[in-house]
Amino acid sequence: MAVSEDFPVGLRVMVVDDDPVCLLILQRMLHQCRYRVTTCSCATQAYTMLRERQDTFDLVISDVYMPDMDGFRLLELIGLELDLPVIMMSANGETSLVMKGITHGACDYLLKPVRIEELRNIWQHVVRKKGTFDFNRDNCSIDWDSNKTLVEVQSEDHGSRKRKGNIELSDAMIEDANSLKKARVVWSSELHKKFVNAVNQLGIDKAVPKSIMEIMRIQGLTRENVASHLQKYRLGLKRLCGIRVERLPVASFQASENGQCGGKMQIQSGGSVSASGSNVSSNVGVFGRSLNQLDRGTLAALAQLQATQQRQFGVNEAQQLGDSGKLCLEHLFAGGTSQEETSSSGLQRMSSLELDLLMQQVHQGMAPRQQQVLASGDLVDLSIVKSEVEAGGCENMAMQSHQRDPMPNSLQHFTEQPLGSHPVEPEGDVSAFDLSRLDGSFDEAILLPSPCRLADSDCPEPGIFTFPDPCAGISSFIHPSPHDFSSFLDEILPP
DNA sequence: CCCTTAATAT
DNA sequence: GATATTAAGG
Repeated sequence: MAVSEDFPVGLRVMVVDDDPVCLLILQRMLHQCRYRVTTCSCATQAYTMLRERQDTFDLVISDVYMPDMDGFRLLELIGLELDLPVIMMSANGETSLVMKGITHGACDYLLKPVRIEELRNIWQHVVRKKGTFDFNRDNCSIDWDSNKTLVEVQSEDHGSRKRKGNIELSDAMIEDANSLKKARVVWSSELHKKFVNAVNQLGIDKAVPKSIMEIMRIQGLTRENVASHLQKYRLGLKRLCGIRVERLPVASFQASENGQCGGKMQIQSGGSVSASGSNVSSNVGVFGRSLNQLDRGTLAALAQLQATQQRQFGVNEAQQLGDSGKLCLEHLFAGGTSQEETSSSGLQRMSSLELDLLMQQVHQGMAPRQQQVLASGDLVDLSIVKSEVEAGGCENMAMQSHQRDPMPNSLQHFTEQPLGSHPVEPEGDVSAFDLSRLDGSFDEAILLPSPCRLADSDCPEPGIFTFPDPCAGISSFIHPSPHDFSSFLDEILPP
């Protein structure tokens, strides 16, 4: 372990890491390499110090993740103002991160746990940068002691332990500590696939971390790992189906002002849906993915909806209007007010796209065109909806949906194909949207986000999207459960 | 105990 | 930004 005699001694290294244990380990290893070490657990202080005492450091080793300042930021600042070689260091070895380090000007990227071998040669970075290195000057250790309030400084081990024994001991400790560093799990699509398989095998209701872990049989994968991933997975599923965590309405039905029965909708390329039929006025349904694809009418309606939603209903004012053909609007307003009976799995079954504005017209027979908003959780008898509709309340119904964040990043790798890669071509009638069918007779229509559709072979009728049941018995436009929906996308989107 | 969720740390 | 860890509640 001894350093060869001609080894450059006295390189002045600043180590920055918020983790005191890492700091200690690094310090010891660097000492063994005969470097002079200054440690600092706080990036901003390190920066201050580096700047105030230019020419007293030769090299900086900085962690990437730090609470007060991103390691990359520090790297950037040093590159800007000082001319020091900087080595980045992180437990995360993802290529993108390493690349980021390099592109930001790091001269090296050490993967934690750092081995002492990797530290022996870091002096070369200094030589490379400066062209030369004067190992003999000795202006560095001055008044480090006075700085102790600022940084934790140890240029030598204190204490009375015998040096030799101590070094051996610390070597052992270092090895120990290093091996204890658990590598973080990288959820590759491969691994994720196994995860999903396990989940499917169990059924989403039964899929809990422990069982999933047991099925996956990946060595070293802990229950916590799975739990964490499951948490993310569920969150993604929810969002995929439009459940919002924030209180933003995501979709609405809207009745036309003067429409009459028989409106049809066509799905057009690019995911827009246009209404046609007799005397359709304004409503164009859009399966859009961004707000600006909504037409004016719905924007206005959404605004009104938002305005009225809070003051009109409290949490427990949901009403039940009938016995059959229930449509539970439990997620009418995603977020706070819905008293969602979340199953133990935490996954809610999606009901319809929000029928809020449609309901405004028909609910309780109140002045049909007056704004009336149902509370989240309301149960609405579809036959009432239908009769109201037929009575002239809101013949032409257009549907609009926007999703600001339809595909969370975390989901991208398994619903990999961008939905847009399957353009929806102009189709015939989308009878799923035909009000005449609001009679409980179909229970398979689902609404796909944006320009996404089934293969023709999967469409018994043009434009009708079907889904192998998870929602039988619900007569309405339905979403499958988020989980089913996800699997569904997996099926219909080519690999 | 184990599970979920949210918050926070790395 | 992704994953881990922690805290709290069921």
